[in-house]
Amino acid sequence: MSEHTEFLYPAKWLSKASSGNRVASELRMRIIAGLIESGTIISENKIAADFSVSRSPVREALKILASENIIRLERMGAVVLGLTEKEIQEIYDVRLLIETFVFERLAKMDSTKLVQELSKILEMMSIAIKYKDADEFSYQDVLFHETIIRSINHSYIMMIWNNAKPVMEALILLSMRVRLEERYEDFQRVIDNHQLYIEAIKTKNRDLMIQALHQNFDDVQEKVDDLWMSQQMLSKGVQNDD
Amino acid sequence: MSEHTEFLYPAKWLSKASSGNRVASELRMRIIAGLIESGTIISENKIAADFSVSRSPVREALKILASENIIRLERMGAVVLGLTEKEIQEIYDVRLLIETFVFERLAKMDSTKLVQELSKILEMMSIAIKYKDADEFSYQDVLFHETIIRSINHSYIMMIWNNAKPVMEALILLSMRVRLEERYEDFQRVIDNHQLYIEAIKTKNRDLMIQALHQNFDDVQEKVDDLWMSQQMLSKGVQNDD
DNA sequence: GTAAGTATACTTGTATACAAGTATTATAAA
DNA sequence: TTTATAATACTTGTATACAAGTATACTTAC
Repeated sequence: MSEHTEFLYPAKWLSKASSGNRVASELRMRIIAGLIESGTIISENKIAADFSVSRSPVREALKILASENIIRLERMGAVVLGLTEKEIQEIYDVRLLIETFVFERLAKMDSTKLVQELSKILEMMSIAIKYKDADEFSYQDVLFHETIIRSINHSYIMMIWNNAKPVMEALILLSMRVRLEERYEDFQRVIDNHQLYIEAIKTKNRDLMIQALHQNFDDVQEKVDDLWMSQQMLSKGVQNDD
Repeated sequence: MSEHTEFLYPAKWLSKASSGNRVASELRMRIIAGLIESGTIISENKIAADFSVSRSPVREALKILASENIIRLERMGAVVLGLTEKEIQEIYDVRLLIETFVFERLAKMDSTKLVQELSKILEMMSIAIKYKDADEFSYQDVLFHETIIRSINHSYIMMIWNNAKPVMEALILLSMRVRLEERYEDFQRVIDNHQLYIEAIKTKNRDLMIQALHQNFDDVQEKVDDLWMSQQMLSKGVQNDD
């Protein structure tokens, strides 16, 4: 319909990405942000025209989104599923499942190097806040959790993460952008929570780990609430702030 | 090199599959069976020639296998990774993770319908044994677990299953074929174990669930041992039994 | 107005074509 | 013999072409 001159997904993150991944990333953002409504039927040709690419990368993109349960491929066209509140809850079920498993493994390992790496990322996050860079903050936030998960060197846990990551990234990105505008003070709490993560890993304190996890999930719950705001804002169109 | 006239993956299971899925299924079997050794570099063109299809479905297949961590896509060609014992253990970590989660959910649900469905599948498995049909038995075995997982209606748990399923299916298939020849008596124990699953679900007995899980995993451990036998047999070529 | 049947436009799946880049191999120079 | 350079063959990523099938809309008969 209307021309999409603006892209929701940060162009910086796509420097080396293939055309298919670009389309997938942007399409994912538009679907999760509600710009493309649930139930919409999209076809390879339509998307290809939208993004001025051929069907080949679009096919690739749709396969990716289908594996993330964001769309459902059908005989004729693909149905946009989007994310209901149920699915968002489910994503965090999976995160809880994974991170609990990872923590158990971590407790049996030397985590010195990991702690240092996480500290670095946390400082990056602080700087991102300082310069009000929501995208950079989101990037580091996702990287923080990915770094923890990657550290146990478990290919199948990593596989699960890789499948869930893009959707989580999109959720966090949208949420952080809204927060930066409206609830700037939240960021310090996010930082504190991540510091708790590091402490838990450093001391191998299982109770602290669980505390950090739950605190993060409570926080995440708010992110979700924010998300719906951002969805409303983005999909209904924001003339000005009422 | 030599012509591949025989296919490892059951043709029946591919009735409605696309060319890409056919290639992925067969390639997966050959890699896991060790017919294609770890470290081998495969290219889209080579595979396309092997299977007498164009690069389009092959690309699709390689993407699938890469998402399953069976191959690693690189700039020039893809590296066959195969499955080490570590990865096989990791797959069952994930199964344990998922099935434990599912059981927790199941305990809060009415499982009457599920139990009936599982009983049907179990009878199918018995019949498959009776007629010494390893492929059918494997199919029902995988279906049994999928049915349990599907019953809680959790799209992200299902996503994890969908990603791990093909590799597990291949493992089970190869293992059962060997067992049918060499350790026929094992099948009754598998049946008994699955009966335990059903009982645990029916009675919502958490201890029984855990017992069934572990019994199944112990059993699975043997499957894995068998697999290495089958790998040896298949890849080195079987002249006769020494 | 309604039903049946046909034509048309659109869909995916697969094959092929082309472009840009990379590794290898052969050639030539020292 | 070794090193540098150039030619060649092969790789992926993307665009396009073609085929088979499906839904829609139109036409025609009643």
